[in-house]
Amino acid sequence: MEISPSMPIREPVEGIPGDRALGDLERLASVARYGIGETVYRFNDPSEYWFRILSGAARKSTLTGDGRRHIVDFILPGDMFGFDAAECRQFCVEAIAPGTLIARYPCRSAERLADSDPQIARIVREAAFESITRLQRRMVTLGRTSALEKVSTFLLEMADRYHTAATHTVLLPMSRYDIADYLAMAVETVSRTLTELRARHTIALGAVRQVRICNRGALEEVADRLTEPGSSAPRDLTRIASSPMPPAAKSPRGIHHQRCNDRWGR
Amino acid sequence: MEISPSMPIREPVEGIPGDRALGDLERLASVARYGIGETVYRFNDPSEYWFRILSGAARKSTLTGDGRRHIVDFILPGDMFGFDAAECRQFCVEAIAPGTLIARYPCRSAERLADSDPQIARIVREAAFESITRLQRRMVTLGRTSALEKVSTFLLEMADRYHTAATHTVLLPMSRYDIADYLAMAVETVSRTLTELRARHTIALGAVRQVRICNRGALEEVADRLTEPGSSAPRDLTRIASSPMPPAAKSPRGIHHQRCNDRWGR
DNA sequence: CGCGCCATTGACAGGTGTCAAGAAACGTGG
DNA sequence: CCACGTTTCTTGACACCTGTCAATGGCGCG
Repeated sequence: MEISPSMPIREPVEGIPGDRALGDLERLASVARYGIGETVYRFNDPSEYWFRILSGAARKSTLTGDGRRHIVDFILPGDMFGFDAAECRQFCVEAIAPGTLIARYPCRSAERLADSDPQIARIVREAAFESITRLQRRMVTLGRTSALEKVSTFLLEMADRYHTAATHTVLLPMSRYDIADYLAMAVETVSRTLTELRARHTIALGAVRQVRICNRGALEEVADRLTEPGSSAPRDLTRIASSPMPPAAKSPRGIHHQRCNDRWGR
Repeated sequence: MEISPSMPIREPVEGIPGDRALGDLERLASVARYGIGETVYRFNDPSEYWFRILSGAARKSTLTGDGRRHIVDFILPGDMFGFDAAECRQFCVEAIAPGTLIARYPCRSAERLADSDPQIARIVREAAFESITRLQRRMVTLGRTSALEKVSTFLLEMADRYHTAATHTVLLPMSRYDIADYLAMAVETVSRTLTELRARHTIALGAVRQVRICNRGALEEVADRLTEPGSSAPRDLTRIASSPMPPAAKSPRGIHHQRCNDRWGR
């Protein structure tokens, strides 16, 4: 029994909302609604389902031995999740927004369907690739050393994932604690950093979780780009990489050490 | 031409070494040998190939705007990589061991093959799932705050990935700088931490990159587990999670704040 | 209303990045 | 084989950032 015991609704599936057409895969789905904090699956549960979130939000997290929590991923509408190579769940997933809608696909049936329908197989494959892309980009975020970088990158990520170009305002579904555990820093530092960004007039805070991006340029400046791939100037990395460590303006010396292509063409 | 211009060898593919049977996929492959530092693909290259590393090692990295480097993944024998959802490469991959052998599969042909052969599709899908699993586990590593935790987790990861249970000695293919950029910390700290671990007799250093794990228990203690899923005691997370923040011995208060299932069953 | 949870702010110490210097390892060429 | 330059690795000193502890206010909810 891996689904929350209190899971109330089980809608007959016809016309699942969402931006991606899953074709026959939808007929395997059952949809459930989750309240805040309700568990979608637990650590060590058997990996028997794939999931897709239709509305709301969820967090995928783990607890370390000393009782600290780390959030591996925020799951937003349209995302597929639960692609685990292992037999058992390595993480647990809980809803963080009220009335979060999640579709569930039995692995085995879905696999069988994928075996018979290349179209399905392709959809699943691409969903998995998207997960990889998201995780890798997130990796870079976590790799940032300063709190300002992390939080700025996080805000940009949320803005992008919510396609909030129009109004420039994001309504964060997660608490400061969640953000802290997501960025691997203390809550207090998250709070302080947001205050700092507000003081700089880079962002404005309406309700506590309502962030308006006043100066996206400044935010990207701090976040150091790489958050969004398709931006204007892809930045010529080869130049930076191949030159023997250029001054690079006010480079904080930082984490980069070896030039990218040493011993090139040896 | 995204492959290194100096790529010397192109073996006729028959009987690619490696631990996984790729079936007909192998007929699409071309294998090349790379020297240290040679580029497999670059940032912004079109994503036209999938890859599989047969021997040696490689790093997948990115450069931030201020010239720092972050290594997203170390790629070891058996790993498939290059699964990008985007049209262009978000990262660059370079060999870090001499004579690294890498097989290359054209995406389009491979996709076509996967469409016609469910077996192939399944193999690719599972390889992608494995990437996800590895990335997620790595996420947790990066989420660690202390240098000791990070380095310990890293050493355990390398030991596991090299299946080095027998001799307890790992020969790291990467430099300290690579490790630093992988763990998002300064080289000096990596060095200091290794020295510290040696002082504790947790590890021993033969050659500089030759690490012998003297006290795996201590290493796991510091790394806080979660690095390897299938260890003896999976640690009952539910207990920790559902109780209202137990004292948890000498809990450093840390990153964990909210109990896992608040408002459970609402 | 009062109890949790969430969010913010302050004070402080410890850890880690930074700068600097030197030792060790490696490859190359004499 | 040795000399030499380059790269890698280590160690030290110091300042700053961020985690920790503590206290307060706001907010939702029973």
